[in-house]
Amino acid sequence: MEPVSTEHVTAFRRFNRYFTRRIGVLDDHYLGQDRPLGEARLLFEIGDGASLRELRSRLGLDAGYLSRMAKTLQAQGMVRLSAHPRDHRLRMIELTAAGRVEVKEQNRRASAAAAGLLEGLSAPQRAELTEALATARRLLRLAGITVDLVDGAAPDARACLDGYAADIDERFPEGFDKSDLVRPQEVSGDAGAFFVAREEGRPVACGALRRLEPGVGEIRHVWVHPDARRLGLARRLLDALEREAAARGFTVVRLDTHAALTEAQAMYRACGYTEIPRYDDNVYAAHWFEKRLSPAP
Amino acid sequence: MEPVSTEHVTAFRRFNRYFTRRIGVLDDHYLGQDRPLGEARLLFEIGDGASLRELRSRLGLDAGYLSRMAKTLQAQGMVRLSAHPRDHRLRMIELTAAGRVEVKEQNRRASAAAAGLLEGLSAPQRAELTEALATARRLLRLAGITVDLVDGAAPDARACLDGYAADIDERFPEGFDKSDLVRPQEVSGDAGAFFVAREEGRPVACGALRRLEPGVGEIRHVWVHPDARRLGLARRLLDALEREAAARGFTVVRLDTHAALTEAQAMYRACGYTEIPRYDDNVYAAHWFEKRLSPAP
DNA sequence: ATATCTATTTGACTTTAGTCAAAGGTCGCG
DNA sequence: CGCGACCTTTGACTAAAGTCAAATAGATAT
Repeated sequence: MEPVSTEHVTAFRRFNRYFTRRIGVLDDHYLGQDRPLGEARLLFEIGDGASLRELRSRLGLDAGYLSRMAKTLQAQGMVRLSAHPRDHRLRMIELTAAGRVEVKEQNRRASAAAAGLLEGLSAPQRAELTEALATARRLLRLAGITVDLVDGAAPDARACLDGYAADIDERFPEGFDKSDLVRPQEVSGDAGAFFVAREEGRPVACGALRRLEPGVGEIRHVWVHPDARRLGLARRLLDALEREAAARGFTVVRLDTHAALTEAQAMYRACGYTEIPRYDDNVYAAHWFEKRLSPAP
Repeated sequence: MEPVSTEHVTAFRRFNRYFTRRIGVLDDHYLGQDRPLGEARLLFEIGDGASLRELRSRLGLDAGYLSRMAKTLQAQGMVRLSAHPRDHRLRMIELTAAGRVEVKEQNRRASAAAAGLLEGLSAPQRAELTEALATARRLLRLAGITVDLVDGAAPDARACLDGYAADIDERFPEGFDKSDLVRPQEVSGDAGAFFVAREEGRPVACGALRRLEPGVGEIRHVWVHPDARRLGLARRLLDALEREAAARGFTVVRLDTHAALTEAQAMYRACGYTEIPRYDDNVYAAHWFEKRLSPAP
């Protein structure tokens, strides 16, 4: 990938400094005025309940430290602690009514502060800011997402395929049967490839490549988690799959799509795929596409 | 001013949370790995030397706390402390060679981290991100700038007029004589008005209004500090001045500009001003403008 | 059933961050 | 010259944040 120009690094760091100094501090300030910041953050992070283990990794805290904070909050009547129904090693933590009130109040304050800040802008400027922030967030998220080749049987691969199956089962009028997914061995090792995209460690998208016939690969199960859509992830997966296909000596890749997935069809067209006649007997497919690859360098 | 919609508040807070959690922490992390964060920040803030007093107000630290940190850094050979040449109450602090090396190293690390993050994006995406961040920063700065009516003799007003005079003295081929500035009493109380824009407490722009003849006001000395240009501040000042003029019952405001200030002329035209014949004997003026005001509500 | 791993709790710390007040120079002004 | 304002230093604290290791109890694999 091309090197990052210092101009972009400088601009990014300038924003970073400005934002954390001027805005970022705000949140902590409002959060921390009633109790130690650590406790306030913890309270805030609980949401609709979580395990201590989860919070520990989310907030990056020491186990002992967290245990003590949870105890303090419990003593203050802010949270309820209980054992996990199935795994008695885990402790579940959830907000009590009083805890929810406090979180709500914190939210109210932070929102009021944000509104106070935005008040200095005209309506069109606010809209411009909102859009710029949305763009920045989208790109920053995208920048942090990694796309890796994994074994088709890896847990993250299975998690994605489960998400995919559940997703399209809902979208296809005729439903979708999980047994129609690719088998792990079809997309592992020499037979094919499976890519998983991860955001902060969590799998959020996938795509599979398998050998269809000599020189021809097939792309399947390109899926993006609902929370990670509209970031341009599908294109990035497609790109990874095509590179992999070219590296494996395929000169052509094909894929099919369901009639209901019109956005997907538009994306394939935009990525250089052209519609071809039916090449398989996939009962879900209504459109078939093909793309000729330039050979790997 | 119109109320801030919850949509904008939500979007802003979403970004805020995401950014501070994911990116903002980065800088502190890299800063704080060799020494306590407070010390590291202090070291960073010294730059090309400063007084303890200045650092204290910039970083919002307790005097005793700062004094101790400075002593620690001195003991480590990172800074040199000395008395202010003229005011022996102040202590000056500056980096030693070792201190400069450390600051440089911290900068290198933070830049490397930023570059690593941006690496996940394509070149056009990086450009898009840079632009979105620049837009966001511009608008956030603007949102934090207040415009207030002050007495023409107030220190902030004088500071702005000094900046204005120095600025145009450099830009006008014939120079500029400070005695041609408005006198404080012309723009105070019933006689006129003086507005100062402040960013984080510091005056960054100004504009004056004085009575020219019955029903006619004159706008003078609209100036924006070089660091605060391209934010749309001049328009905001003009707006404040016009409102004030309307509130005082003026139906028309006039102003003149120097031939060299072509951007200003363009702005006045864009804000509804039309060029008129010479109305005064200002030796610096080459263009005269006028705007009819709608009466105050 | 045994060993191994995992999640949490507890005790015993340390470091960092920050506050408050008293005290000692230094400056500017009347 | 004397007074008040200003900046800094020092002593004496406190609270928050975080670390480390041992102990405990439940889950999992063999």
